[in-house]
Amino acid sequence: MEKQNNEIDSVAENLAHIVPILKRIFIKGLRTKTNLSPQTLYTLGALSYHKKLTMSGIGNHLSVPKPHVTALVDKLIAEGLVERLSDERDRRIIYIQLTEKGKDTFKEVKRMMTESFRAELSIFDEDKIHKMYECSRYIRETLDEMAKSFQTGCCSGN
Amino acid sequence: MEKQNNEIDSVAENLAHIVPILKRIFIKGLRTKTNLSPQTLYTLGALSYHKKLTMSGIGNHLSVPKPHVTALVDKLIAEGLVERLSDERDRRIIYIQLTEKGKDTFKEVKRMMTESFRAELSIFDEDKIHKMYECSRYIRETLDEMAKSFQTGCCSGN
DNA sequence: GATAATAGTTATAATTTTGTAACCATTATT
DNA sequence: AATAATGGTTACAAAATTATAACTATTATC
Repeated sequence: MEKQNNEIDSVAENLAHIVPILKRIFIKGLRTKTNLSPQTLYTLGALSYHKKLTMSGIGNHLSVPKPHVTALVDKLIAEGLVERLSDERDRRIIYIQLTEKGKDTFKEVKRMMTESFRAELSIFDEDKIHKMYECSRYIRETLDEMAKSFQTGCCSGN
Repeated sequence: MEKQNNEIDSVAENLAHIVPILKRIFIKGLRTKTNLSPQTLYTLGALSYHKKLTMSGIGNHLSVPKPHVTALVDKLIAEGLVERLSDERDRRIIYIQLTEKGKDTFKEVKRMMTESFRAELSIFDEDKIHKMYECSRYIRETLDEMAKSFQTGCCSGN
């Protein structure tokens, strides 16, 4: 039990450690190449993964205050990248989903993101890359599983 | 070779996908509990790991424009968390390192960061936690290795 | 020794993100 | 039907981050 807690702490420390590195790799490289802010890019990513999200859902996924979600989505709609869908059953709810243009744009964003990363990672041998693939997938799946469970409780009015 | 490229792309996608989740887990929870901004916390983290960094070094690690590094460090010095050291050999260079108070503070920050994460992750069984530990460590080490190699080239004047 | 390059700072502005309060429309509760 | 709760928006302010240009001090180069 003690050992288990130590391992959890190490996981937390390792993951916290890589956040600024990942931000540098993926976000910074994009800033000059697109007129979308990091959060709008995350929004596209969340929509690409979940297909359809409510406004609150987006806020929860990205930990963004609800009023700001409106602004983000407004921006994306102005660019023609997402669209609103109303729920027949509950007319308060608004679903957001990617348009075709949005899907294409996100695909392109992903390509640009991957491009530089590929050069960096390809200095490693095949085994290492494969292990990185497995590890990153495992962490992604586990975090997604975790994320489903917890309500942020963040930012009042969210 | 094709397979390898596909795997690299997946790694990039997986890692990009977890960034907002990690930000939510580690950063958002801290905001109310400390008067330090995310970037100053990252700075403490980088200093805790590297022991000693130049101003430019900090900027490179966090992809922060050099002028802003000055502001971040000024803030940390005002809080008594870091100190400047001049290099005898080259008097242009200023090293930054944690003070004792800085070490203690960062330890406490890490504790707070871990606390909530522990509750989330502990719903999983021992094997899964152990695997998360191994995967996170592997990714951390690989990214650190990668990070050493690449110069950001980001932000003019950095 | 003059010139260029490097490390860091000052000053300033724009953009992005975060935080709050008040509000409308719709649905749920009583 | 009145009241409360939910989902979303509007309006506004504050904080954090990013971006530039111009500058000082020091070291490297020619």
